[in-house]
Amino acid sequence: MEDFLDLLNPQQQAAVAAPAGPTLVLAGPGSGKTRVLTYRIAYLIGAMNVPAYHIMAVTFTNKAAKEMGARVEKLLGPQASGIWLGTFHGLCGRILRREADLLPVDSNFVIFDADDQENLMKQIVKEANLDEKLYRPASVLDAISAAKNELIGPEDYPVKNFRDEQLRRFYMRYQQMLVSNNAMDFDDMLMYTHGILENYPVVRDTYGHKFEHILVDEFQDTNLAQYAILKNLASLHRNLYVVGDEDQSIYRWRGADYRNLQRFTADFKDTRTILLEQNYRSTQTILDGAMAVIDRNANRTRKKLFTEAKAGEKISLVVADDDRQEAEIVAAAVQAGISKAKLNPADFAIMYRTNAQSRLLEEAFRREGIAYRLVGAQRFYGRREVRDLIGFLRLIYNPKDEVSLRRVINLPPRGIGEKTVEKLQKVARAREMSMGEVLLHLNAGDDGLAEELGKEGIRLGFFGKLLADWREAANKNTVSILFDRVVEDLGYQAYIQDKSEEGQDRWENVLELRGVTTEYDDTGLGAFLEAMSLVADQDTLPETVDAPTMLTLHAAKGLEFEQVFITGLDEFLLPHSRSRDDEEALAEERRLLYVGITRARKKLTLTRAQRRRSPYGSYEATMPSRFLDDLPSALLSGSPRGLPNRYNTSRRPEGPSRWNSPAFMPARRVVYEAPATRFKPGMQVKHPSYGRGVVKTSKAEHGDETVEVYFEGVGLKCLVASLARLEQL
DNA sequence: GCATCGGATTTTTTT
DNA sequence: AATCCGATGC
Repeated sequence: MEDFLDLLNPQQQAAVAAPAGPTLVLAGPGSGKTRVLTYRIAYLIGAMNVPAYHIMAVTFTNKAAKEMGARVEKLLGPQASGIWLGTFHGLCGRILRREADLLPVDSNFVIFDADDQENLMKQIVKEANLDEKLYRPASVLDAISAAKNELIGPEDYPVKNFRDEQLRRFYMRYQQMLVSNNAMDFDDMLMYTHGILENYPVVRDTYGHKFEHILVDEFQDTNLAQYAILKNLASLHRNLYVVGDEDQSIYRWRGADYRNLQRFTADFKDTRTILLEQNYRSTQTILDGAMAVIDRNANRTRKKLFTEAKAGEKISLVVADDDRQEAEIVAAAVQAGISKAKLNPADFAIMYRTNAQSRLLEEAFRREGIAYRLVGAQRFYGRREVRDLIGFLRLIYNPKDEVSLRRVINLPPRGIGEKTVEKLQKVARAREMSMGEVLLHLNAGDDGLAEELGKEGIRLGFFGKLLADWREAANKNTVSILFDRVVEDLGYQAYIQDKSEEGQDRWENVLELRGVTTEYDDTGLGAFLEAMSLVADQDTLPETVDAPTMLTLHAAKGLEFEQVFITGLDEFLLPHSRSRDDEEALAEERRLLYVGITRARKKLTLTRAQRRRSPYGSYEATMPSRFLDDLPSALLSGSPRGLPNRYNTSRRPEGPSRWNSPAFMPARRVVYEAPATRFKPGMQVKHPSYGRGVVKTSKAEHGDETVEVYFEGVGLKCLVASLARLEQL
């Protein structure tokens, strides 16, 4: 069982086989951190005979959790099942559903995401008759979130001025509203969990006993609430095993506090600290570049990253005339890498500071005929039609959810406008019920409701009937059957598909969502909704597609690629203008770049543009990022030869760049060649909602593939390969 | 109640 | 440039 230790270096071995007790593993990028964590779990179960269900492992993303689960299972087989493995929010959700008796909401509470929160807060601000400009819902919510992350409740919200007082009131009202909606937000999940552990010693002891060993990944990105939860859970066994790297802390704005590392060693005086410095990922050149950038940050333990790999290629620096050209250069370079250097498309990643930057890149890749994967950015779950349908399902599951009710009650338009909703709300408030409950009672023919609602009552009654029927259907059927029923009853297809060509896309999205529902047929509506709230787009990327990845620097954490492009190395973009006046924020921008650089295995390219379209209007001249100053020129190549290295001299943009000098002008394709298609005529395929079929034609278009398929019992359908989950049989 | 038009308004990262 | 909000007209 212990043979696998042989595969590790001495530090890693020490980390994996560390004795019980508080342990801190400081792991530089690429030092085999995930490996250490998975082996540690395997070691505990396999060598120390700790039952899997006595172990809790917390990761930062669902994707990381999934990966870790898969790896552990590979090492241990069925012995591994029963581990509590997931994100903080996922695990807290699990505890909260179990202990819902202790909460002000019942066990089928729903989780409000940013969009729901904003809708609710808008209502609250409006209700208070205050200027929405002065109290922007998003910023009010930011303040509340910050408080929650520090475990500050509405009663304790510090008031120093009038605005604070107002914020405190909003906070109180917001919490009340959440409870009456039978809902909570992300931060509440942590706060409530902490509250339960803190106030109910019995519960704390139950979980404290259960979790003999607690392992935490990305510890530098935990916030105070999360740390407090961990401390409670580990109070009995004290086997808290945390892995982190202060240099990779990039979520301060979300309440993450890398000082938790210091708190940890202060709270657990006997902590054993293990340092992992050897890097197994990148070339020495890339590591040197990364260290040059990060060493400028104060208040950190300086680490010396080293590798046994060669120096490798230099870091390329590309200066484009404008942002459009920047995108084109990247696309062309990727194309060259694929066709000339014969690299796999999936070996490339293109990173940027803000999601908005992806657009030009996408366009350039399309023009170049390269398929790509885009991480995050409202790709799927942010779509209107997807959100709407989830809104219906949420209302069915939890009729008290008034945010969802307001969203869907008039979809498609059925004559229930603002006035009618207001009336419904008034009646509901008078009876101390939620609007959804009133609708259900109305349908059941309860007391004077129909009279009270008057003529509006008829239309509301229709909707109440729909809702009641759906609820009944939900009790008897699987999620996918319920989904079909709702879509059918609404005439949803006709509603979204009739008009434009966009309608087709939107319908595709509905079918896609329908496909997802089938995955929850065994677990039920509640599990489906919870997953919809907690599983971000990033976690659902199909790994199988062999295509370059576009993603934000934040989303890049924990990943690695052969070749990495980091775009937009302009002042005000990276570092972002919003962090300009704040030392701490600036340091975090630096860490962000550090994270990006250290994702690269073989080759790193940094790009910037001398002119860039501002988020608002026209083009503006840019200045090179200050971080470029810190890269020793010995590590660089490809900066415009014959031009002074402007990064070390002047900050002002000057003259047109020489990006198209042969030195670093990537070979550009002159003739468009249709890329090979994945699906061929005659091929047997399977689709999540259409079932089995045979490919009729397939052609490459705009870097994607359009497939025509005859489906059994369905007929001919035209699908976009990257969107439709077509599988070859 | 609903659709449309025009003017105003956008501040980054995400569990 | 794109979305949101409010006013207008039906």
